[in-house]
Amino acid sequence: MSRSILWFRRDLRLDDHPALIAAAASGDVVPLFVVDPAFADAGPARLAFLAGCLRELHRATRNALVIRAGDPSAVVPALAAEIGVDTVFATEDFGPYGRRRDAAVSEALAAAHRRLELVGSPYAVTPGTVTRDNGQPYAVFTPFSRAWRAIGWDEPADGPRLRWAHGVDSDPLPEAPGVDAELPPGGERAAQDRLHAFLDTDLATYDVGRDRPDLDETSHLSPYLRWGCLHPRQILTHLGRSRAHDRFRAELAWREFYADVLFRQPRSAWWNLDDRMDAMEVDTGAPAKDRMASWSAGQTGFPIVDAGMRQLHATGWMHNRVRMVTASFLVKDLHLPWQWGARHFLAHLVDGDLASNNHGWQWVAGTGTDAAPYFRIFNPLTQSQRFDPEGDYIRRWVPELTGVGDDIHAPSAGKGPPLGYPAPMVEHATEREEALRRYARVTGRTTTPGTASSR
DNA sequence: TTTTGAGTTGTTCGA
DNA sequence: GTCGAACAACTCAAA
Repeated sequence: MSRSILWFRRDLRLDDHPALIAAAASGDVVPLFVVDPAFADAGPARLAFLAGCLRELHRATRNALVIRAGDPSAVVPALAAEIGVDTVFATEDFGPYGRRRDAAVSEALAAAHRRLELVGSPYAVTPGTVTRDNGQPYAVFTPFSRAWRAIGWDEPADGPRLRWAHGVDSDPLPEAPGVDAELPPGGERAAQDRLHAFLDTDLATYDVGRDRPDLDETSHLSPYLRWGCLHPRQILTHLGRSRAHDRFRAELAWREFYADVLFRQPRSAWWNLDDRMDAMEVDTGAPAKDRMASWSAGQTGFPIVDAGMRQLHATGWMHNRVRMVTASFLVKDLHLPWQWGARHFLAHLVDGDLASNNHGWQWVAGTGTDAAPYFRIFNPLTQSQRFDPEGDYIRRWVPELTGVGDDIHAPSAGKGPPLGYPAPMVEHATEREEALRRYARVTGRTTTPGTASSR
């Protein structure tokens, strides 16, 4: 009886798993997860969530999961040789690191006449396949999403009948690093539970509810998508034609769009997609580092910003609307490089994904695909009043402000800040003007919007 | 080939 | 308080 290895990476589930189906078709399956030293970049919250996912996967494979720690290009061929397996199946990875890693593993396996077989992808539509009529990639979201929907996707497939191979030596399951953050439960079963809870409740009003951090009606599926505990096909199959469903489908399309952009332009992970923006002045000296510290600690004196940063540290997650507000504040009010914010988010987010995170930051900074117009600068006060009208979100995460009433959105206005809460670290109107001046210098424009004197 | 309309998430000003 | 206009310039994609 022949056997093969199924190397799990960002596909930590057994249902709707094309690579697993392919592996099962060729005999017994050795389920493998490699604890790659490169994971050190992931940050403790994401690693703790991963550890939970692996415990669940171990259980789901009837304790057959093999853990090996080390560089995959050494570890995977070594295991294949050790147990006499010719083919290693895996889901294709489209990120810059994953592609390099898989090329190295493939080469090392080939040297011993073995092979890495890549089947399926973490996306409904494989990155690189949505193209314009002339074969070029789309550079703006809306036409991409139309073409993406037109291509379509398969229905989810059931998990295969298979026999797990037991008795292979394994390193211990990785320990979850100690984190203060309260994290969601990992694994495929938790992902399905969350999906069905969302489908039964908040999805119906997603188009309006999604913007309200106080109501918290987003899906919370991002960590599960990040590790493939859930495939987007498994969500899309439940979506119909309503406004709310369309809206949620569009959010999944954004994830696929950014994966496509990163696949085609791997450099855009950390470099401006629009290199004309390289001329943009950003602050990087010692005072900038102090401003960065206040931002990341949730001590800016802007309640909605501080609430978001503290939610991030307390839970490894931040509401999407607040991600935009905090990101805009870092870029437009503090004039720091978007890369600093992106790095911080990746270090703390349980759902941190290079493509979605960094291109989202580029969108805010106006350096990316589909960039926000230069004049779209979030006003932290307006955003707070509009999307957290009663201040409930702020009170939940900024305990110093629990007793503050109607002026919770700007508690220092007209008087001193409440005990233990800092005064605003900058004046928004001033920094908005400064941001507009810097953009004008790059683009050669002479006027700025929104001021009477400039008309 | 040329033209035309549109483009995630906003803010401010002035009527 | 509400509402429309203005805030650039460019790319993309369909007509």
